[in-house]
Amino acid sequence: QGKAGFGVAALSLTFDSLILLERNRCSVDPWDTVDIKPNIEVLERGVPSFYLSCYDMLLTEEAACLVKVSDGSSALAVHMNRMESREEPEQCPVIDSQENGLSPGLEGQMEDRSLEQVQSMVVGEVLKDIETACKLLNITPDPTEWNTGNVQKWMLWTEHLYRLPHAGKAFQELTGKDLCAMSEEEFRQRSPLCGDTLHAHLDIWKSGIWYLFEKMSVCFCIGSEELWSEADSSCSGQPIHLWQFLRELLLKPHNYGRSIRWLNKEKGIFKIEDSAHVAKLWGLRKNRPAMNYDKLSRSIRQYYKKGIIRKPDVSQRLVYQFVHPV
DNA sequence: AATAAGGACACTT
DNA sequence: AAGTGTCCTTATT
Repeated sequence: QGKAGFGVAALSLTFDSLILLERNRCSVDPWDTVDIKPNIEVLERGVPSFYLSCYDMLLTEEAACLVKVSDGSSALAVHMNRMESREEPEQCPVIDSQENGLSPGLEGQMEDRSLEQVQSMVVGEVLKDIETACKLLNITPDPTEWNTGNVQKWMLWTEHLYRLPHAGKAFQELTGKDLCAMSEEEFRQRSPLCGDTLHAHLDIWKSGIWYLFEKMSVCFCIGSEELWSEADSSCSGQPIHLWQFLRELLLKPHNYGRSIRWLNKEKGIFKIEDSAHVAKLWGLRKNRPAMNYDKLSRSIRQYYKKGIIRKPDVSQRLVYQFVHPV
């Protein structure tokens, strides 16, 4: 019940936002004619082949655990729920999805499957636009990593695409992180004319990216160099280091908070809550199917003498500390 | 039983 | 040679 609730809230909100945006786009609203029934053809046309190959990957046995994890509540759903709580009162989506994962009824499963497919379709469209924009603007898809220049590029592109009055100046000094932290109200304060529209666009962008991060966390970096020229640290060609990978997971608590989380972000202290899962993810990333926590932790220990990671002053099991927190 | 620390050596880049 | 990945012994929780 709660699970389906999330999905419905997420979808209706997505459609609402998209319809709002499509109106401003002065074109025929394609969502009027969307068939809610699962439509593989549309799905395949809508989702770039790269993502589809990732879906395939996710269906392998190696990644079964990931599919299970993302089953209950997608990043999109969680995000949407955060934006505007609907029938469900404020609650922790992490706990919610865990509970839901335990005993899904048959109807619930069916409902989820089609919801999942429709959601994929919607997200596929969003991701297509994001990919185009990233290629065109030469920016990374993750808005939280945009510098002020990237933000301006995105602003200009969005204004141009949707024929909005020029408002980029009001957001001149902001980084992507700043922008992502801003509420709709704050957007409106800076741009009374189109702040709400810009906010909606950014929200959809973020939702798409978070969904992607969750779904493709394993293979996100595999083909991304070709897709997005200005890649972030984790996708810049160099083989990823364990400490970078751990940082990556820690940066996305909505996806991995159950497996690894900050105990004290300022001091760089983190705890591995699910050692087996983190090891699995690391193994998937490095293509080491036999990876386990014993080996992963051995690698972490190598960092002791290099001054990258250490044990915190009060040593606790599964708790480590970055020597140079960001 | 897990986790922690580190030695030793293999492997990949 | 760097950065693990693998395996192992020993100690601790």
